[in-house]
Amino acid sequence: MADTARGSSYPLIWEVVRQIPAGRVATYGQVAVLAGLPGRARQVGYAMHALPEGNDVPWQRVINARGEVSPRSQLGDNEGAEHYQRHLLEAEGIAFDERGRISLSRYRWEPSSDID
DNA sequence: TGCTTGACATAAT
DNA sequence: CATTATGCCAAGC
Repeated sequence: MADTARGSSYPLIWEVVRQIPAGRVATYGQVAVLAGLPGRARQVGYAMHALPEGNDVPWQRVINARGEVSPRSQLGDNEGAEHYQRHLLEAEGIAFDERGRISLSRYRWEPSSDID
């Protein structure tokens, strides 16, 4: 579609995240570009915040450029969420280091290399 | 309608 | 690779 996808790009972002294969992770910037929103990584984060519960979007596979799971800012339930994401990612086959970080150089998803 | 905050990225140090 | 500073855009108030 040639439309600029403006208005609500959330469905588009969710669609991109949904295409992330298991055992692989993508950064917000990566998803942003794939969703057609170059430089709008923050909007991707907002889309995750607006995610419905009955969705098929593995948002836990979406991490920041540091290789860490989204700490959800300074919220109080961040610890539980981080541990939960870590558990899910480990189940996918992702390896975490002692600092709870992922080796992006190893698990970064390449859409051109794996079309699922 | 205008300012502040924000599931971030990139460049520089 | 970690931390600090700056920028982008949208949602919330």
